[in-house]
Amino acid sequence: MEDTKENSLLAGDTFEEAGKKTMKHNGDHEEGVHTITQKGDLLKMAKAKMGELREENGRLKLLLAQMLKDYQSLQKNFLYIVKQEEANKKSTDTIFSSTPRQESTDQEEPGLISLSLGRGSSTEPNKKDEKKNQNFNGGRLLSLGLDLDYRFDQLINSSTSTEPADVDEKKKITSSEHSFHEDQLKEEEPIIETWPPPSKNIKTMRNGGRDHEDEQVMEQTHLKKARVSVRARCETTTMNDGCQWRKYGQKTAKGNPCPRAYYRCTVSPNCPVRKQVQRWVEDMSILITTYEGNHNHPLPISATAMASTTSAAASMLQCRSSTSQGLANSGLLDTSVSTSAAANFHGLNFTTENIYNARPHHQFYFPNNYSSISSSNYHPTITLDLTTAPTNYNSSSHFNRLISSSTSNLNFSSPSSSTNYNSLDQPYSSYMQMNNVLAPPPPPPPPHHHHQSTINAATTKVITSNPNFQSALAAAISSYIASKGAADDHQQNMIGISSSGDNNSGLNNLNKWVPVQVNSHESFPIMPAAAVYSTSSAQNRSSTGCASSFLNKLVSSNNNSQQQEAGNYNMSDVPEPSLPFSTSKSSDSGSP
DNA sequence: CGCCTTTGACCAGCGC
DNA sequence: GCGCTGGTCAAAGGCG
Repeated sequence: MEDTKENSLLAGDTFEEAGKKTMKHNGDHEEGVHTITQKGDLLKMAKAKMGELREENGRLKLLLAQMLKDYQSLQKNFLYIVKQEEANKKSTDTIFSSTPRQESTDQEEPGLISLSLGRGSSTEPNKKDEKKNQNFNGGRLLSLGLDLDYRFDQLINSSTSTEPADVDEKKKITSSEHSFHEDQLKEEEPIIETWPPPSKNIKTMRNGGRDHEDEQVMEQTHLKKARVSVRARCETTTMNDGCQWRKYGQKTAKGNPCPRAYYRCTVSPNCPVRKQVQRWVEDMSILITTYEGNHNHPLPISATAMASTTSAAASMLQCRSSTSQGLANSGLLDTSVSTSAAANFHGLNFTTENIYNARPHHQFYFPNNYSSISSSNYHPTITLDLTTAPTNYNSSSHFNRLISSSTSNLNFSSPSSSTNYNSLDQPYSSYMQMNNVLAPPPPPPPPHHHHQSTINAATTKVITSNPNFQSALAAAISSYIASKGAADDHQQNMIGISSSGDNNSGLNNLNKWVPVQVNSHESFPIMPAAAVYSTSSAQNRSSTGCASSFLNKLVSSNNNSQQQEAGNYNMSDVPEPSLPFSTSKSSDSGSP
């Protein structure tokens, strides 16, 4: 464990240095190309710079590989610890099996919160809520529970098998280093969107009469129900997100004089993705675009960012359902408390709300009210609010920081790990660690301080244990950065990593993490996927839709020949990590 | 002719 | 059970 940490720090430091170098070269390169337009005789110099950049690219690839290795190592350790804790808990439960379970659940280790998701609940909901949440929470949690519990059941089963627990456990962890991820991918295959709609699926599937089939259907149902809503100021009827849509219906929703338009993706005839477009009743200039489903076909470059965001957000919603339920089950979180927890989530502002009725239920925090998660009973929705201009954004320092940050400092250890979370030199690690330690973060937290530390730790545990959440968060943040970057017309403030030609590369690269700083004192792990701003196959798609189509701005802002020549820090050659992230490609590739 | 939008009808879920 | 609502279907018509 310590060796791993040392490696992580080492990799992080090296990466930081490399990042600074890269920034230097990148800046020089920008300047050089700019000069080329005036003095052609500097072409050779620019080429030399490009060569340097390629060298740096290679070094960064190696560093990334090292970081990924560290990450996997840490993850294995984390799982091992979790397994041990779970085994301990089991033995305790056996001893006190005759006592009411409320206590044992309350005593549950924060790190195990996510593991009990969708399983037994200590806080028995009233029948109404139970019924109400049966479709959404119950089913979706079941799917998540299956997803998570499957893995941990593996561990648990191994510990209870006839073989010695440690031996079996280690065997499982090592031998299944890849199979673990394969298992997850298999588990996530049901995410593949299918059509006809869920209700019809249920109807047909239930004819089979098998319970586990029903569970699978419910799982699919709720995964399909996950939505991503984007609020943006837009004067046109729809936001141009790079995809082709066909309107198939329009309905005037109650409480909103503006009709809601229904679109489906027409890029592929079987594409299950649909979107709803509706003006916000409180501000008609704001367009609410709600996406549902994952594309099962290659996407135009201009559409990859949004697709990645929606895809990742869907995964995030899965995770979130686990999180909130787990917290609730553990007695750590109720609605009001979650609000405070959210407020304490290092300034991240997740607002759980019904996007149409605007009735908050739970809150998590994204920066600048940028994003929110809705937990309407039937449609878990994450909302990306692009109507509020972000603040405290320094694009130049941003890039430095994102390069200098280290994902190797992912901390899966217990909350007791001591860290200097005020350090800005390690923004990402400070971010993660800040959420790991039992102390409030630097920004003045909102009320409910007495719950914050516990919830903070619990939330962090869940987040760090489920990469889906991280991926979704990263996607959302990358979009945030993108929109801001486009607005500022700074090309350099984009993620300095792009994917090559493959239209699916954006989704491919969901597996690849790059630390990104959102503002001067926050940084996050982020994948190039959502922030993929590929330039190698730039499509100068005219933006026929809303001018505020930030994603297209983003893409177009990076579609310049300079970056093409520079070879863009193309990470597509980096050894494919087997990180357990839910990638759209993995799930989509199976579809015809 | 193909694709798209429009629009009324239909269906399923949910609340009372 | 009934009515409301959200979501979808499909026919009709428009447009390039």
